[in-house]
Amino acid sequence: MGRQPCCEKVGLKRGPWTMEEDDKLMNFILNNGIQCWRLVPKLAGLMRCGKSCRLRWINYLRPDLKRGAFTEAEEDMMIELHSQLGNRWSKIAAHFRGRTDNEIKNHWNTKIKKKMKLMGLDPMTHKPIDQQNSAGESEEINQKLELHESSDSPDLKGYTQMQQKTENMKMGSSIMSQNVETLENLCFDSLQNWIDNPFLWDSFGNLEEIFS
DNA sequence: AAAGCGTGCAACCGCTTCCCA
DNA sequence: ATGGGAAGCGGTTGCACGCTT
Repeated sequence: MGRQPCCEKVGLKRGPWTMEEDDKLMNFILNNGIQCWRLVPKLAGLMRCGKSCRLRWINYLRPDLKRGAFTEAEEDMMIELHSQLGNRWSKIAAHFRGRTDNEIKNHWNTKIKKKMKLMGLDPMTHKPIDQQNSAGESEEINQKLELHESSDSPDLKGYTQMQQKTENMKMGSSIMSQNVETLENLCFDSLQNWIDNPFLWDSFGNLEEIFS
């Protein structure tokens, strides 16, 4: 009954991956593809569990990863999708080719959440925080605005831009949804090769050279 | 210069879902 | 039909790094 255990838990390495490990995993997947994560570490000569290998590949090694800062358009899309899907990060990530669920989750928790709170919006419900609760926060925002009044702070610019977008969201703007759709199409088009055939590695240059 | 603090991100943990024997 | 392992997923943690005091 059942299957073999996923891995021998004893003697497994944990913590940050080394370049050598990355190289081994990358080369193995480049040469063999992914059939069964349980077998990957064993066959690739890694002292990691399959789960860890899967995570490393998905979040860091995949050649189709976009990396780099999120654009404003991506953030807009993220907010819109979160309002529809909630914390279903993998579902949200599916709309961003080249972005991982982990990346989106981290960005949401570290950046977007704060921005939304600053604007008096509940990041979970996307609705305005009620007057009572937000009174203190509004005061805090005003203080911050005063502080930045004479400066050319990018934070403030970002804030005012986001504030404008929030007004759009509050009004349930259908234009926003259309923008999201357009952006999705753009993202999809730019990585169409990967969507059609994720294992067409040739289009990513000499990866072995990079990792050697 | 260094201690303290905040931030961002990679990786882990544990739960759920799916699928196989 | 059922038990259990694999894969997927979201929440959480820990650490490195940069900034401030």
